Amino acid sequence: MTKIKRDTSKKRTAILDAAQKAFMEFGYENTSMDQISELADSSKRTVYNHFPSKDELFEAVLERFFQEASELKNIPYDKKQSLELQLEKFIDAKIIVSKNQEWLGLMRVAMSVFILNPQVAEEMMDRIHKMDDHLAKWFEAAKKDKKLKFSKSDELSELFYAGVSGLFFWPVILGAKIPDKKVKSLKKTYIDNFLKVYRSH
Amino acid sequence: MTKIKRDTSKKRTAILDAAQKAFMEFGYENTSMDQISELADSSKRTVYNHFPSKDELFEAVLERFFQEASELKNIPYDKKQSLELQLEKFIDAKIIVSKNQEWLGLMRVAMSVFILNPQVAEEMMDRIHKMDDHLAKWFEAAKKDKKLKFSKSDELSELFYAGVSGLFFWPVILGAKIPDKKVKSLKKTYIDNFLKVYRSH
DNA sequence: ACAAAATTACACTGACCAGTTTACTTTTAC
DNA sequence: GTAAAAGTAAACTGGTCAGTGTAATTTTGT
Repeated sequence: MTKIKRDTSKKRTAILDAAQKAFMEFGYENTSMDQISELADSSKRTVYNHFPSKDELFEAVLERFFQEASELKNIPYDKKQSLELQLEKFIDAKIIVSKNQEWLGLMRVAMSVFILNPQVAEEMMDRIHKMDDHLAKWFEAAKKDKKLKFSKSDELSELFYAGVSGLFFWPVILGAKIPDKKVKSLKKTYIDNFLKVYRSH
Repeated sequence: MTKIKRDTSKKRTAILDAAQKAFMEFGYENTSMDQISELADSSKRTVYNHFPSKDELFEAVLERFFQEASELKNIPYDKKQSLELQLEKFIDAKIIVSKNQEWLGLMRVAMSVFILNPQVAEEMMDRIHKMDDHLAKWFEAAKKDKKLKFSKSDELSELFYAGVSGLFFWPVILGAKIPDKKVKSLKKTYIDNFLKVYRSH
């Protein structure tokens, strides 16, 4: 009498993909479950069999998205590489959204929802801030290597990322198109300034 | 046969106030014109006589909001005051939202809408970026006064504000509560670092 | 005082949408 | 091969809401 379970991951994935695409294009409020089911080549009932509500479907989409998004972020400290180059990698990881229209679209929707629902934001933000941990660890390693001097590494990574977000993430989320040339020059200035303050001599 | 115009500014203001309050509390999508008219002690028809659509009412609310918000921002260069103190004033002007629940609420709604409607954002952002102009002018004055050295003032103000936004504006918009103590210490660190790079010796 | 202007009450249109119900068909693990 | 699991189609419920039409009432500038 035990329930025989069959593999339903295909439809589930199709629904998640469709939902992601729809939310990305129309935002949360302006996407209907009918649209999603049609996009997923499934019936609305099946969507509801997989996800009990629009809300939970949305969260599942974000879950998967941030899961993927947080995989690229760990840049280990490398004695042999210049600090400049390694810091640039952190910045590049953070601004990768601006290169990927799909990520950008979903990140926009996520942010617009988070802003209005701080409690939803908090859960997801923990995920994002793990990036800061990686950077903090990188700073500690650079300190041990006597390349940087500072007192608190978590404060430092907050400071570093705040500038990066303000320069590259939020403007892009708000629709700015920053030419590659400008990105490059801003990155350089930013990293140079940072090292002017924290590099040990 | 000329139309006699009567003063309708009172109702108009009541409607704008009510709309602002409602949008602030519930967001754009979750506020109905019926709610607004009730809050404004008026009929829905009157709301529509003043504003042709929910959309335009929302824009009118933002218009007024950013008008008020941009009045406090011009901090003229003062030879007699320390650079630190003056830069702190720019930061304070930018983070004033975190002190005012009303501003914070509306700023949140505004940002969540802007993120999903880049074209709306663009119009409003021009307004906000006038702040950057003030700062750029302040930098120019400090340069003339031989207190700072740098090449491009607009790039510099962008850099300066990016950090400030990333540190104080966006986290608060996303629901972070930064203790006064931390604000103070981050401000100091940020300004000190900045001056370490750009102060002339 | 009075006429035009502004406002009101309220019913109404037309559209959208989250989630459910039911009766049915297709798929698949054994 | 088959029985249960998964999926489908389509109508339906109950609700919301932007925006309109209208006839009546209130306000106000002169």
